[in-house]
Amino acid sequence: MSISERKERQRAERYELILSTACELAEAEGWDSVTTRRLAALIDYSQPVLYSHFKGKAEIVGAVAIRGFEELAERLKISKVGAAGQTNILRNVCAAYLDFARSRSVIYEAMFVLPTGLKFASEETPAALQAAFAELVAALGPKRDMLAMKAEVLWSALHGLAVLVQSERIPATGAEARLNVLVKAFS
Amino acid sequence: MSISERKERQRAERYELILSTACELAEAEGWDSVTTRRLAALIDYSQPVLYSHFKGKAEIVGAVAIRGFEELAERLKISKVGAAGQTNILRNVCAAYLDFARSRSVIYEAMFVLPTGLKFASEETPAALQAAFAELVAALGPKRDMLAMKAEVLWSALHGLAVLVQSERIPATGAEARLNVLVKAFS
DNA sequence: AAAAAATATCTAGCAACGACAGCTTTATGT
DNA sequence: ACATAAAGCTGTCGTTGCTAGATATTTTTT
Repeated sequence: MSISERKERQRAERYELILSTACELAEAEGWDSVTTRRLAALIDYSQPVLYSHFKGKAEIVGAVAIRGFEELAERLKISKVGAAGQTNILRNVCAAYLDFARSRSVIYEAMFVLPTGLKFASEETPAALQAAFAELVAALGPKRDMLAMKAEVLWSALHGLAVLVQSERIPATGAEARLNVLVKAFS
Repeated sequence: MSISERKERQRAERYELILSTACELAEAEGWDSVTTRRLAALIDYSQPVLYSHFKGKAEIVGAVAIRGFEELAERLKISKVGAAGQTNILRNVCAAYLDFARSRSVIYEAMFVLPTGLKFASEETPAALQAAFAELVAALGPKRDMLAMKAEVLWSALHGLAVLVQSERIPATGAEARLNVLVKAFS
């Protein structure tokens, strides 16, 4: 079974190559430029090969998004260490979320804006996604009533800020002050 | 000069026809289905005629968006009448915003999600857009410190809720409870 | 009233898109 | 060595946004 193992490994490598290339291209020129043709050319395979890995373009975006959820959950977790007091934890988590949205804006777009076909808040929700949401819930502290609801509204506010600043509907200046307002409102 | 007036009027009528048709088509099948060809066929003109009115597809979406801002500002204004107390005003305005996003989701998408080339928070920001934002600011009441910042965060939260519920990333149930959380956080 | 200029509109086409059917090459197991 | 199965490519379909060039219509000038 060593040969088929090798094949499978090579297939997995190509899968990764597709995702990383898609990511790089999107980062360089935006998701609109990530077409199946350009992607195929960049990985030195013909276009239909992509369809042997993914059902379509949306599924490629979705796969990138899942990687993004893993990284986001990780970053939120790390942001908590060394924070003194509940308010500080909340503040750090919010800052980490917004920083992720800013520094990985292309991946963020895949996760939360583009159509991916991913299921949220259900049985088949990817584990990474659930983990990221759990970090938000935990950041709100021990006050128990309506916890999930509060987390959803907090998440909405963070997402709104991220996406409205990104699309220049809210000016980039004043991010610090808005973070202060947000943390105060939720602590 | 009566003839040229008539011509100008007919041109304006066709402009309106394009916008209303685009709106109807988007409402029926989504913005992806609003292609220049289908739009042209529906108004019984050839495709290039659209380009004599608009620079491109994005500008058509932008024109629909501006109409949306007018309606949103109007709705927010109306929502205030008969509200007793500052908190009630805030609550009504938030509810009106979310209701607009829900009931006119296609127009909302044009206003806040799709690329339109509209300038926000600048000199050339459309009046309707400024008016809508002013309603949000007013809803926060007379407390003066960081008013614009607070309004931006409130708007972000509303937008986040609207868009995350719309894309089924937050469940539709519990809208009332989330509104409670939001209003409490900002009053 | 005829000729010239300007305006309005259409036909046809470009380059690029996502997706797929079917053929050809390559590798596998006997 | 040979049949078979898997993998990948060429070519194509139907669309997309957008535009150049041709044509018809109206307006202005002579």
